[in-house]
Amino acid sequence: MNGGGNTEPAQGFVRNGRETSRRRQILEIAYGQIVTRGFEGLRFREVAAEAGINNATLAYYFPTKEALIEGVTELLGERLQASQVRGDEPAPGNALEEMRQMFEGLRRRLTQDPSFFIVITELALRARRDPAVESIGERRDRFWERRLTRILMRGMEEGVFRADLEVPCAVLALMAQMKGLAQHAAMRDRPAAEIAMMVKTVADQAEGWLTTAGSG
Amino acid sequence: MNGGGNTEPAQGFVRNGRETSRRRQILEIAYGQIVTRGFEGLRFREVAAEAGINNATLAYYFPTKEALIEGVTELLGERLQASQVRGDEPAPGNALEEMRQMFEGLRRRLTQDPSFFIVITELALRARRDPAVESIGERRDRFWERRLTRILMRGMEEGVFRADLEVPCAVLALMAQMKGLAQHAAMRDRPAAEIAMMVKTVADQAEGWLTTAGSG
DNA sequence: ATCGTAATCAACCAAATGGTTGACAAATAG
DNA sequence: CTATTTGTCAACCATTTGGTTGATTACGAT
Repeated sequence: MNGGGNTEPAQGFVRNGRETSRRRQILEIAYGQIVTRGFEGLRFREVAAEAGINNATLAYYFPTKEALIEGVTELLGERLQASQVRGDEPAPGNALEEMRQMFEGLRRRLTQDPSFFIVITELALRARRDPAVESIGERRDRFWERRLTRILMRGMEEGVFRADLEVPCAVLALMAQMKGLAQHAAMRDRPAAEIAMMVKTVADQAEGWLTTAGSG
Repeated sequence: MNGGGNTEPAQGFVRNGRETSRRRQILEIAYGQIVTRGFEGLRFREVAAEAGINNATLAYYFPTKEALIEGVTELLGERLQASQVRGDEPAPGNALEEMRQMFEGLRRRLTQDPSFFIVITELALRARRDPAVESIGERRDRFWERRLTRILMRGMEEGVFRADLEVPCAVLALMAQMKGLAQHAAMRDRPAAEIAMMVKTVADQAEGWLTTAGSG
């Protein structure tokens, strides 16, 4: 498998359809590197080194650094989608239940893999100057926008939520809150209990506000 | 003022106490550069170029890039403090008023200078690998922690807030919410009205929750 | 006028970094 | 078995980048 004057051969990887394992491995490494060193510290050669391959070999898979970043962006996009899809499990029950489930999903993800949100934040900043990255952030925002809107409408129909709800306004606020939770929880590593408490409090607040009879 | 074979002399700057205007100007430029290109794109020479000086001259003021970053960090620290101090204006009234004022302050800052929060986010990420930066972030967190705690305690004493409030828990949640507002509002530029709406909604939620008689 | 200091520059340097080349081996297809 | 494709490397290259050197000028103090 290896050619050239290679001294320490990399472990074997088999192709599978459109994406070889190697490609995947590289992406994973780049992702990890962004977590620990930030976009600021992502180095083409460093990724190669950690993958145990020559930088030329890395270039074989990703011709330029841009391409590599694009790959990582896609990877994150996939994960984002996966988390979103897996997010809304089997039983919705009523709108309130659904809302709770959403917060619960956030809590779980936040405790299990906080680094995910680090990368998201990193990308959110980058999005300001890289349209390709921006688009995935926007897609994500729209996803949550739609999902929250759906839940809120449902809740109003069901009569669980207050009738005078300004939906777009509430959506905006809820998104901001969720982002804040993510940020505040993921930036420093916090004990799971603290995260849970934080999420619960915000969820309670939102819930109370959504279900209180109109006050303005 | 200029020496060497300089072709396009930089405008004159006079010293004032411990910090020359030049120094300040450089810091300002570096700050702006971080806003537009991120930490990722901060370049020693680029800063010099924008200041209209030679990179060696820049090195005269900030011997290393690290020193420059340190300077920017301090600058942000100052601004942070300024915003905090100016934040709690003359009349507190009661705890509820104070809380509202806090959100109002956030709203104002968010509309007037969103880039401020960009840099904060940028620094928050960097803090994960740079202790010097981390410390200012921590100081800021502690500041808000104290401030919020004070307000909440006061509100409970005054009987405006519910009696069963878990203060540390509420503080955590409020901080997360404020961060979320900042993030969601500053990352993309949004119309002032939207920002105002968002802040108001979150503030309302928090207020409602804080003032409702105990529910658990 | 002179001396020292503050401020500035052109030119240079070394390291890092993204990327390329050309060869070569291993697997795969014919 | 041969030809082709796929994966890999050592060595190289050009540019960028942080940083240094030594000279030069302006200015305030003596």
